[in-house]
Amino acid sequence: MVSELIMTVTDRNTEEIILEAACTIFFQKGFAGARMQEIADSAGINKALLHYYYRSKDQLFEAVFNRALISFLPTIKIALEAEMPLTQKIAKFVENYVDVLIANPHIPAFVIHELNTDPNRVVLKLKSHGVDPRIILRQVDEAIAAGEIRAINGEHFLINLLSLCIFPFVARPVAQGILQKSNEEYTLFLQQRKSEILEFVMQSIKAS
Amino acid sequence: MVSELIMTVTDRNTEEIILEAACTIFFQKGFAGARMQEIADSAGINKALLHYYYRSKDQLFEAVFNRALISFLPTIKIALEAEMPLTQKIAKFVENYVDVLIANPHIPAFVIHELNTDPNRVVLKLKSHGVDPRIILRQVDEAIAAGEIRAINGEHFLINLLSLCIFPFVARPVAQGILQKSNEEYTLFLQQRKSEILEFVMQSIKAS
DNA sequence: GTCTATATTGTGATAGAC
DNA sequence: GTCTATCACAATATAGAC
Repeated sequence: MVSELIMTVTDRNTEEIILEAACTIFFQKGFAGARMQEIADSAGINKALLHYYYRSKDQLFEAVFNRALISFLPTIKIALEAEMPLTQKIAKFVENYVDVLIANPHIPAFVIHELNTDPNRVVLKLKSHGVDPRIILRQVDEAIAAGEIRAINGEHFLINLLSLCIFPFVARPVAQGILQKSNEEYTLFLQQRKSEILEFVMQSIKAS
Repeated sequence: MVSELIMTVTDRNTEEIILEAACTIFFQKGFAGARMQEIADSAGINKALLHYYYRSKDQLFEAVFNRALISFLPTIKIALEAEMPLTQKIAKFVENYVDVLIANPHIPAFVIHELNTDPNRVVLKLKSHGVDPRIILRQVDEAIAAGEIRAINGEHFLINLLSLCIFPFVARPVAQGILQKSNEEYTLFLQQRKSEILEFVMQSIKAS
């Protein structure tokens, strides 16, 4: 029984090591560009073990994709559903979300690319995780009615907010090239965006 | 000589048909996900002909990537370098750029993904096409100095502008899912963005 | 559980007839 | 220029020893 326990622990570790290596490779190269050999090398183990634990490339990818979503959805969910005034909620969302993006800079481009190439691969797991955008849309309308902010279109505003937060990460090579920044300079630039986005957004919605 | 002329014309047509089919497939699936067989099928010809005209998958991809850049850079260049006041230039840029995006909705995600996976593949052809972002950055600073707009960070402003224009195309599946829109509804939504972005941006920079 | 060796299929590329 | 047939290799997946 002791040996069973030890083996189980060992299993978990290897399984986790593989998954992390798979994340690194899949996030960077996507499903089609990733190679099982490369993942095995990155995990410091053998190709056959990948199949032992995850059966096929498809199933390994599925696990990676799930982890990618799980890294982000809770943050979004918490920020969107919190009980606070709209402007405060926006501030909290931008701050938390950009922090998560800095911690996981490759995930957005990965998810977006996989959804673009094969929209059927993951049949919108957003809903299954219970993120409901209507909450924030309703709150925007309420804030307009209460005169807290000027009249805007809630849907466009929501997409604007997401665009400002996510795009600089998704299009990092392009943006970095345009601004002619080094890696360090661009990382700093991303840090600054939390306050810059907030100022930009607040200015654009404040009641006149 | 007549036959030579005719053959030349025929060549050009086949070459062009292949390139267009290759664009369709590469834009959607990326370099790693695209299959030469699929491109041949899409072009209604044979796999061998692809190699006859473009030698290798790499070279065919190169041609596709070039076409993708050429579709966009002139519009950006013209808009950025035009001789007009900043606010007017911004308006023109948003309008023209979103129109080009609507006409070529898959290109941004394609370019971004390829630059993300292999930053070396195309060694920043932006510069080779002569797009210089410093023009607009300088103009922003001048407008601030002249009191036309409130004090903002030019670099963040430029990235904000690009984010608002491009992101809804790059992340279409995600955004469409969040807003729960049909294809027709989302296409309409993209059309509306021209005025929405402008209003949003102008409000955020206008002198107080 | 982990490895080596191998089977099997997929895919880019070429040869050669027409 | 265009096709069919085929090569050569890459990549996923499995078999079987330890």
